[in-house]
Amino acid sequence: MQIVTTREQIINQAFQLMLQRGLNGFSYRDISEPLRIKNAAIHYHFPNKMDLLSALIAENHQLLRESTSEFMAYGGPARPQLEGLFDYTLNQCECGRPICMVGALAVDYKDLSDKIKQANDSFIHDSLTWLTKVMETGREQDEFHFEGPAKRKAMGILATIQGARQMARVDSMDILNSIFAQIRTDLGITS
Amino acid sequence: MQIVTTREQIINQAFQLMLQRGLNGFSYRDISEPLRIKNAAIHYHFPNKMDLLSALIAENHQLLRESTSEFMAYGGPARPQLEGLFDYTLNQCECGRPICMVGALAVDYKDLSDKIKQANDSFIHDSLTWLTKVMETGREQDEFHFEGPAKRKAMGILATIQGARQMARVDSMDILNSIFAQIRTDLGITS
DNA sequence: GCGTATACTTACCTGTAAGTAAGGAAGGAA
DNA sequence: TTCCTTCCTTACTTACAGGTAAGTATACGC
Repeated sequence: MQIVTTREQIINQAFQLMLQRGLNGFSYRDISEPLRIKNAAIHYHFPNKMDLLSALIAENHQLLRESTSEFMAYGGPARPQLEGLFDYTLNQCECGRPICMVGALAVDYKDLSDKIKQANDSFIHDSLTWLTKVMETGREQDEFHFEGPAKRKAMGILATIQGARQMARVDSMDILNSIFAQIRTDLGITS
Repeated sequence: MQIVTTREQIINQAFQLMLQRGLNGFSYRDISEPLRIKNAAIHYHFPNKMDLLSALIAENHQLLRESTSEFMAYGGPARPQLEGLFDYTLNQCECGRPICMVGALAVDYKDLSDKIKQANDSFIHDSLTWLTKVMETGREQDEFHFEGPAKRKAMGILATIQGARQMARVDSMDILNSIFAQIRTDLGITS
């Protein structure tokens, strides 16, 4: 049996809440009550909410790095990488995490500390770098067909997924599959 | 000199705040203070925050209808319609309204009243109907080139713009122009 | 002049948010 | 045993949110 520290439990709970309701959509109480601890216990581990947020962003970034580092290092076919991104997105939404971290932060972006902003920026940058490489590789290997710079195309796709997630929240999950299908079509993927 | 009622001023101020900070990002005080009125005055016109929100959504919807009704009725070239949407988006962002209404509501969607949800849904529906017609017309008239159903393509573009707006907020406005350029490229627009 | 509706203000209530100071239990090192 | 550190609780504070009840000034129909 693996012990789970209070700190880890706090992060897990907060992560879930963050991606369900956004930064201002949950309070310390929403974390402490289900964990049967007191609010002050959270303040012990994370003096203020920004410290907690920092940990959540780091957690999120870590998740990305783990699932993309191999491709970044060794390359390989691009198509499964893109499909992996689609699957990941669908999976997150199905697991009750309809909002992505970037989307959750975007609304309250202006009152975030510089440190947080920087962490968020570097997450976006890493995502973009990765997807740009996927697009480049895919075009070189004749898996994808598109015009224009790979980086710009990658940006477009990231934006599309971002927006699709938002629309899925207010509409239905089906919209995600439709939009992914259109991205494939636009890339000349027929199979 | 045109008189501006308190009610209108409240809506204007709230509309601005809503699209700057999202639903939970502003309080009655943020409205009442600059207008030199009391919070209770807002409650007089809008008994609770949901009533205010209703008015804001209606305002937003009205704006869309005004700028799209002509095309819906009489058709015409599709390209300027799409460019109009791009311009509108850029303009909103430049006017300090980086968040679109749908994006602002998406985060807190779960605790909105049914009436609000319905109003929001019908806004999305109207937008989608309009852009679908633009895409259909554009393809028929050989202005746009794309594969797949027009409605699906329209959904993709709306999602892309939605996401682009979010990313612009955390990154820079330049990203909007890049993403619009990519949408044009994907549609086979060269000029 | 006399009600009455409109458009507010004053004064207040309740709930809840983030955050803090002080203290206590449990364990390891000296 | 004593002391120190770690991890937490108890018991608060401060601030501000949305919301309400009662009173007031102004204008308008009668």
